[in-house]
Amino acid sequence: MQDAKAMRTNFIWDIIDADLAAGKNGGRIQTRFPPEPNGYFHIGHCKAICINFLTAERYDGLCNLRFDDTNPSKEETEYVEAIKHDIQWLGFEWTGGLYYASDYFPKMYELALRLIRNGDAYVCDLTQEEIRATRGTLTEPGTNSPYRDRSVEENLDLFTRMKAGEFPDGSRVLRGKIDMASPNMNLRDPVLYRIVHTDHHRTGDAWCIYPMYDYAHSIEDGLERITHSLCSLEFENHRPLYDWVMEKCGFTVEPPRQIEFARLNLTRTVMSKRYMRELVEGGHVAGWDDPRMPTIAGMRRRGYTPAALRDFVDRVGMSKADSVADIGLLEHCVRENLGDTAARAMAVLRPLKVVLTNWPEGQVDTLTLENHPDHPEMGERLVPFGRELYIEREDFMENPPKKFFRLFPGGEVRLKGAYIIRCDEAVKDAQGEVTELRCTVDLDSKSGGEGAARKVKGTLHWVHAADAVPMEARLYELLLNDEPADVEAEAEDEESAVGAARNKKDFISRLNPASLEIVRGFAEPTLGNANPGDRFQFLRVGYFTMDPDSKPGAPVFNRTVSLKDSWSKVAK
RNA sequence: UGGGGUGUCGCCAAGCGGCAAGGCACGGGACUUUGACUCCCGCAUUCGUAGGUUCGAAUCCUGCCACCCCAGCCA
Repeated sequence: MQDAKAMRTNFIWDIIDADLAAGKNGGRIQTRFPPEPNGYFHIGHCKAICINFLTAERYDGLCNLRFDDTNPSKEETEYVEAIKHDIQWLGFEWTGGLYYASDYFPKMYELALRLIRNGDAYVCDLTQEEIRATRGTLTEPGTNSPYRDRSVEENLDLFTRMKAGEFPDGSRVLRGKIDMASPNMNLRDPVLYRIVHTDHHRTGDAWCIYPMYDYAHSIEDGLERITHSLCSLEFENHRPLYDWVMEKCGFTVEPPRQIEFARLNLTRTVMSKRYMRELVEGGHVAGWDDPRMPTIAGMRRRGYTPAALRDFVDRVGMSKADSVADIGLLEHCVRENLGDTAARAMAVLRPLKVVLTNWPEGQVDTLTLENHPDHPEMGERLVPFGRELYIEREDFMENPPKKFFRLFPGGEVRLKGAYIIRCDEAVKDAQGEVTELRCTVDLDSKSGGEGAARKVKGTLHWVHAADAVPMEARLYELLLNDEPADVEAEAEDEESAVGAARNKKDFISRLNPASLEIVRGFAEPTLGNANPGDRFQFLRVGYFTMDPDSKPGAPVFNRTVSLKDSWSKVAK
């Protein structure tokens, strides 16, 4: 796939190069990808996965996979498994090892005791509301907690009893003793530990106090000897606290360097958990792996490839500027990758019968077609050809506009890999609907034959009717119609009922009612032997992958992405 | 209004004092037994803005403007 060492550099790698040049860490590089197992991954996670794993590869270093499971009320084993699967599917290995923050709980507890003994942390009895009220505001300093100056002995006693389960949830917390007047809110005596009497998916009821992110993350990085801790922009304000914990916990010899980068955003794609959950639970999609979902699972089922996703992340680039990548770039990457790797095949989505009046009744020829025009090594396949065929309904027009290269009364087209045919008559039903085309074949024009040199403007895909495989094709389009007219709505407080309702209404009104169209067509016989997950380019139609919903003899194909279509622009 | 960040073509993004890379999108053309692919050509006298320093600035300095993040016992 990608060669991390050959990739163009970015600001993060420039920093690492400088660190290396300065002789830091003895030339050792170690990163970590630290997800909280609280949901399914989406395309946005790909960026963080790529930068961490590729950085390790680039510098012959290691990358750890670490589940940051410090909040038992949100995490589940199901997500741990899904995340591991997604990372491996993308082609990465946690060369540095697999870790869980929860495995460090004993160590974190010991370090908390150390902070208390050193006078760097204290047990605070203020309620959540009181802590909030005394934290100050963006422009006013906070005020010290009345419990701030408790003795080490009292703190030790109280913290020990917190761990022992003597106090109810929310009654006390352990706080770092830093500076209630700091302009950085994170430094106003941040909570380090809270009491939560909830079973943890890995440690069960062994603990009832759990460390907070800022405290835990530093220790995790410190213990694993991470050299560069890469995270997203919103943690910039946390860096001073990250460094503070690192120092107070004794990770003072070349502590990890935290570097922040901008998250990946995509046009016409919303990736918040609340939004995705609403789509699933509201029945707007079939599930977390619905091919329209921005989840890795959805994209996988849609037929997107790991190579395409990684190429996309690479092309989007790495910077600190808030940005929104164009969904068109993702589709381009998918087309480019599939164009090179997917076997070609023919399938007709909306069939129109064609009868070749001068082709002998009952005669079936076997034609040989290439599986890929640029890769002869992908071989050839045999395709039957006979008197009755199906072509795409939209490839025929009774009264065509100029520049229409397809079939029309009196017009000629080549059938891909077969013969040139002329349309003699369009048979209609009582409603005037065209039901069948009667055509004549130019028997001298067979592909590969002597008369094949004759040129006609258009070439159509087709399927021999007698042994066509009936199939269901699911045609997907973007879930959202356009960008939000009111950007403010996106910034609405997710926690407030009003904000949530407004957002819900907002994105539901943006849902594209045509995001899924199911059509029943016919595929060439070869496709009857396909397996779920196989990817093809249906000539002139698009890239498709066989869905797991397929049954023997009744394949279902998901359209991964359409082919670029410059004709539709001309036609308009 | 405090602090931390970011502003280079429609969308991303290089650039780090010497005279604006590249990709996507878009427009034009060639080729084509996929109106696909491929291939040519075009696409910022200008770098949020106003000044300043300099022979010379997107790159240095100053002011201003815009946007993002921070007042969870979430991560």
